Amino acid sequence: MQTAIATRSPVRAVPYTIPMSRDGVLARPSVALSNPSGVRRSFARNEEIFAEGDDTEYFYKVVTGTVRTYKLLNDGRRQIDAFHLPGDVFGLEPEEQHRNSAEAVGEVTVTAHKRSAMAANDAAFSNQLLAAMTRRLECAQNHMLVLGCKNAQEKIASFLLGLAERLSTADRVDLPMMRSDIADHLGLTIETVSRTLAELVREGVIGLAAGHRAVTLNDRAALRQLSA
Amino acid sequence: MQTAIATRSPVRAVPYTIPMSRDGVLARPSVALSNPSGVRRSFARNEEIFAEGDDTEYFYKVVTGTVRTYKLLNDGRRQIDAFHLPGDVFGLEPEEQHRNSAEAVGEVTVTAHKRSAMAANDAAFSNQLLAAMTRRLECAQNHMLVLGCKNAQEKIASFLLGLAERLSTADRVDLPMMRSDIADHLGLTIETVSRTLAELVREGVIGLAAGHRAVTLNDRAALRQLSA
DNA sequence: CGGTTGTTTGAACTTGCTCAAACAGAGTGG
DNA sequence: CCACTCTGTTTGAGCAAGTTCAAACAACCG
Repeated sequence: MQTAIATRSPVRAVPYTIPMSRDGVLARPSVALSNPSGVRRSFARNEEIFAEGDDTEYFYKVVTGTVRTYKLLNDGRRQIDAFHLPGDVFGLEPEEQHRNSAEAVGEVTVTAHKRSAMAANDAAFSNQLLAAMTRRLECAQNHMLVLGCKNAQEKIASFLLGLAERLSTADRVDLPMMRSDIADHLGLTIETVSRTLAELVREGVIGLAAGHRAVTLNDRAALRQLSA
Repeated sequence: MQTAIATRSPVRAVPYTIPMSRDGVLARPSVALSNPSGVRRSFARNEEIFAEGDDTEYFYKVVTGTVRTYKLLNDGRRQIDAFHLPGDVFGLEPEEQHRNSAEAVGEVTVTAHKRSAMAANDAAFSNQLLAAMTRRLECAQNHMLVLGCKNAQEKIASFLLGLAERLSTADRVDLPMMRSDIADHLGLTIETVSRTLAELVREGVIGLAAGHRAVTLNDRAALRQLSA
């Protein structure tokens, strides 16, 4: 049904352990990190940042590049649950182990933040945690709607619109990921992704350029129509 | 692609508003409610408990029956993101408005808990909130894997196993929901659900009884195998 | 008993998948 | 600089899984 990339460890049940709030200090709005600096780290294209089951000792904020988080089935089928763009926080979970794996899509730099270092000024942290969880859950719920209800064209259209919105780069989207990433995110095959993009080009709704890694949104209204 | 049930309000962007932790009181383990009683309410089959966009004034805990939470596309296609069984908390979100709708699958009784009443003893509440979010996110991530990667048989097999595990009723599962609910949960049609169940019966892995609303798991190992 | 609702079953069809091959760009080494 | 390889993308043809449409069936209920 999907690209088999690699066979990895099976999914385990993860016990709950939730860090408790202790103090009354209010956190800043939502996405800002309480320690905004963190340790800067770089990852090469396709390099693993963490794997499912790894300790949640660190969480990360994307500085440049794109990160994919995903789960695997035993036979290697992969579901990419999200792409994380600059500014996005990922890997911040209340449990002791990561439930996803994370990899650099291209060259990536992130800031790594030690979770235990946060345990002190706790209320601020637990609010960050809650904000991160909320954001992830919102994405997940929207994406279930895409995966469960939409056809190939609708999936691609929503994907492009979503990406364009997050990158907010006028009407040109430089896709940081390859076709197989898009396919594994949308529950399609690379061929269908390719064909559907070609179809949208034929209809004049989008254009492809730069070795097919850049999309121009010629007609957002039409795309929004198609994304329904 | 899926059963069109009704056309409802489109999805809005929801601003963040996150209740803050204030106190150092530790909450009980995870799922227990700080106010365990709440107000008991009953809902008739298919009755709406809350709709997408409603204020998150109340959240709920299932006492008896089953609740479905779902999102709709403009044309009525529906994605049921979860079924909530006795003991499960649903509708507990940090935002001001619900992002899902909730309906009673059959006769349902719940306890309703006013969110604002919780704001006082806050740390306990925010931990509950976090636990609820964590639980929901875990489900959502697992379900994305199902929706994005698995075929009909694998979907049905995982669904039955998951339900059996949560109900922990020996090897018999009484399905509280109808085929169209299962279909809209798994991204299939009612016909495919029906055919796939029939196929599993033919293979001897499960049995159907009680007007096709009860499933006996004759061979869990085989089912687990098929759930890939 | 007849009507309604939910489920099953069949047959035809369609979407997206599989398999295969061609193509294009980026490196690499002679 | 060209030939060669490697990786990623496109394209085509055939196929299969799942959908659609339609009809029959079963249980329930007034």
